[in-house]
Formats: sequence, structure tokens, C-alpha cells
Amino acid sequence: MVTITHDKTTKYSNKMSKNIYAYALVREAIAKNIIEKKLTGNLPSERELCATYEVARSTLRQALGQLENMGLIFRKNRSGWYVCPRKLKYDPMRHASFLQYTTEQGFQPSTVLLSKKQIKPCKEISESLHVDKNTSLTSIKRVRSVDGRAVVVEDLSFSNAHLPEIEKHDLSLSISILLKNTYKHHKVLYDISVESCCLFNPIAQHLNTYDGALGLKVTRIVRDQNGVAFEFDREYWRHDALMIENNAKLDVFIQHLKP
Amino acid sequence: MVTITHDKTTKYSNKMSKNIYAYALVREAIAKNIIEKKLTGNLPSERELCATYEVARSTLRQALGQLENMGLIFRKNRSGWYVCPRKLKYDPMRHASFLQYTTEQGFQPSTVLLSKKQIKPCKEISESLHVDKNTSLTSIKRVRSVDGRAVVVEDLSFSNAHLPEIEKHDLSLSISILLKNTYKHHKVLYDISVESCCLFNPIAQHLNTYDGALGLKVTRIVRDQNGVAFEFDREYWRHDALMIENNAKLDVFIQHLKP
DNA sequence: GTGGGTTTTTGGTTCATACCAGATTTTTAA
DNA sequence: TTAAAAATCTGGTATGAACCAAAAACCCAC
Repeated sequence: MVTITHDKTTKYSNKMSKNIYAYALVREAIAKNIIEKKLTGNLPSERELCATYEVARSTLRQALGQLENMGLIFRKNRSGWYVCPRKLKYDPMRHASFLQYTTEQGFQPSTVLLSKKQIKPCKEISESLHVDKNTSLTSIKRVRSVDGRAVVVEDLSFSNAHLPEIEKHDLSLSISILLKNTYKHHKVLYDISVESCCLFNPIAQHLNTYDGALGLKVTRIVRDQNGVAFEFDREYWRHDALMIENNAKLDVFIQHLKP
Repeated sequence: MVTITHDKTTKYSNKMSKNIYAYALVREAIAKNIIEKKLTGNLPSERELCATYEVARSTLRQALGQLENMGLIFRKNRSGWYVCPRKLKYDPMRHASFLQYTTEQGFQPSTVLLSKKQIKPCKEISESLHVDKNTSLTSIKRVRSVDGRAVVVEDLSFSNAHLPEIEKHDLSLSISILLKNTYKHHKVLYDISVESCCLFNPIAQHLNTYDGALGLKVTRIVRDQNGVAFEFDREYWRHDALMIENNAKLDVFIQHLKP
């Protein structure tokens, strides 16, 4: 049983006081308990929280929804609300494997290959990779988890011409290591885009979230040293699972700048 | 008066059919109208839409909320819902001014300086800039708009030691041009982080949105050629206003790689 | 015409209720 | 003992009603 600190004299639904809304008061009260670690793991049930804060369920759910947007809590379908684990720091520009940067940060990573097939590129991909609409590409879908929590669905498309027989490798492992070891692509370049998005089924289901949940979409075009694009990635992340980080590579730059 | 295509035989609130929910059907119907440009500018009022789709207002608002998360529509406080303009493409790594990259993309930019003061750094800033907690920094807040729509609130802190008399310049103009012209910082390096966040008052108010709205937080540490950090930025963006983009600088890299 | 007050319209907040669907736990029967 | 069935708990969906706050439209006196 979880005990929540709660000033019993505060009437959360009393909108007269200070022109502050009930949902905002409840939101702040729960946020405070989470930040001060008085609340960990799973939250009390919605109906319990309604009783605690003396608000209707829809008001409570408005507060919970905002805490979810803040990345403080998340839900498991029809099972309950949970305090979010810390975010994964992720540098889409860095040529590091998922395995590497997750373990560096103390997470237990895992990957499941959902599908592997030959596809014809959509307009966006054919334009990005400069290939004809009828060119066959190797396409894979994967779900990646940290500490048993699914955080990203990847949708990767590879140019067969550039990466011969790629479909014969174990594609549930690190692609960046495969590029390095098998195809000798030690230097690659990325075009990255990041934007806020909504996660819909079936992606939402793979991430154990709901249809319409908040996400971050990372798109990446991978090029070789000559600027030839050979890989097109779409990554759909749980919005609460990651923080994009890109650190200036001082050592490299300074080297170049020294006479 | 806006006319909406709508199959009158579809009962949106009939949950029996196909196990698809009313809010999802309404969401898809409105999304379709927006994508097909049958719906532009402002949407009909919520009560009208309720009548059109035969759902309760709370159900409709759930659909509108998801369309908002998708970046398809946005709201002006108590005035109505509007179809989102296209997103601004923004490369936080590029040393380009807001004026420059907005006009390049055909937007009309403007900036309002909200405040300018001397502050003592918080823990995060003092650690990032490697300055003592009692060092005075010049701090400014600005709101930047494109086509009259406020899209980002900036919170910038500068090291006075590194940028002497910075407080005497017009800080509603481009800082990157100021750095270039006045302080001769032609080459700078950035540490960037991007994450999903919630926008609360007063930031939400500056962006003409509501307390708890979705946002993207961009944090940036600016360093000189020697790696010395002298500026700390926090940017709070409307989540529907931007797309982070970073393009591989092929020309530069290829130059380096050529023998 | 026009400025200022009034009315109307709009979204924003909150409530109470009901029932559904899936996860979880408990009970029951083989 | 264990697997299947039932009960229970949880969040998810949906309704409709009421009232509030601010924006927008309107109107009228000057």
C-alpha cells in the first residue's frame, strides 16, 4: 500500500481559491510526490487517487495525462500507472550501437526482429536513397527494449546494391557493427530529423502503449564517405524514454584547427 | 462556413462496429479532411463538430487532442481550433540566425525581448559553464514568432567574462551575428539536447497555448574554439512548430578526407 | 464613425454515471 | 496439483449536463 503525503485541508476541486484549477493542483501534488521519491513504482488506482484528492475521475485523468506528457509517469494497458524510469540518452549522430550506449548508461538492452522482407521503396525513401521506384530494398522492423521496457520501433531499409547479401545476416544484432565489420564502413554520415509525433497501432502496441500516444520520430539517412545514401531509418520512440543528445566532438575539431 | 465531407451512414459513436472507437473514427475523419485540404484555416466550433459526428463533446475533444498531438491542429485560447501551418525546419547545430533560416523557408520571423538581467547561475548552468555559483551572468528571455505565431521562448545566459559588455547590445537581434561581428566567434561548438516536455505558465502563455501543453525543450551549451563554454540556452518550442534537422556536412567532411 | 459596454459564441473545467475490455487474482473442478 | 473458469480490479471509452472565462461580435449612444 502506497501512502501519499497530502494536505487534508486543501480542497483540490475548489476553483475559487487562487484561480487555479483542480487538475493543476492534483498534477502538482502528484509530481511533488514523484520528484521527492515518496511515490515510486506503481501509483494507487485512479479511483483511489480520486478519493484522495477529492476530484472526479475525468479531472484526475487530465492531471495524469499531463504527468504522462511530462514524462513522469506512464501506463501499462489496463493495468495501472507507473513512475517513469530515467530517460535513455541517445545521440543519433554517433556511430555507436544500441547495445553499447545503453549498457554504458546502465540499462539492459534487448532487441526483437519483427520482420525481414524485400520491399519496393515509398516515394520518400526512393528520393532519399536516389533509387528507382522498382528497386528492391531489404527492409527490417525491430523492437528494442531497455530493462524489459519496449522503447523504440525501428523500420530500416537497406540498398541491396550497396550492401550485398545483407539479408543473410542476423539483423537482430547491431547494424552499425555489421557495417563496420562486414562492409568496412568505418566512416558514415547521417542526415537526421527529429520531430514530435503520435504513435498509432501497430507501433503503439509494440511499445505497450495506446493508439494515439505521444512519441518522437527520428528519421535518418545513412551515407558512405562519398555521400552515397544506402540506408533509410525511421525510429518511433516512446516520448518518455529518451533524450536526444549531441555533444560537440571537441577532440576531432581541435585537431583539425591546430596548425 | 466550412463544409466537411462526412459519410452520413457512419455512426461514429457505434462502438459495436469493428471494435473501433468513436474518438478514433472522428480523429481519422477530421485528419483526412485536413490532409486532403478540404479543411483549412479554422475548424467549425466543437459543438458543431459534435453534431456532425454525433458524439459527445468530451469524445470530440479526445479526438481533437490527438490531432493536436499529431501536429495537425492547434488551438487559440477560447477562440477556436486551427489547422497547423507547416513546421519550421531547425538545425540546432548550425551557426545560422533565426532570421536567416526562417526567411530561407519563407516565414516572416520576429523577436520580442521579454527581459534582460544579471543573474546568479543555477546548479545546471554553473556546472555547464564551469563558473562559480556567485558569478554574475547576463540573462535574457525572448519570444520568437514566425508569421505572427509565437513558436519558441528562449532563455539565454551569457558569461560576462567571455563576452564583455554584452548587456549593452540590442539583444532582440541575432546573437549568432553578434558573436560573429562583435566578438569574432566565427567558429563555435554546441552541446545539444532535445527532449519532449510540457509547457507551463508563464512560458505557455507567451506561446499562446495552455498550461500543460506539449512542447520540445532544446538545451544548448555554446563553446568557443578552445572548448570553453560561454553561453547556456534553454529553448521551449511549441511541439507542432518545428522539426529538428541536421544534415551531414558532406562538403566539409569530404574536403578533410581528400588526401 | 467610433468608442465602450453588452451579448453571444467559443473553448476550458468539472462533475457524476455507466459500461466496456483487458489484466490480475481468486476460486473451483478435474 | 494444476489447469480452467469465474470474479474482481484496473484503466479505457462514452454520455450529457452545467458552469466558467475569455474572445469575438454586436449594438447603441455619442
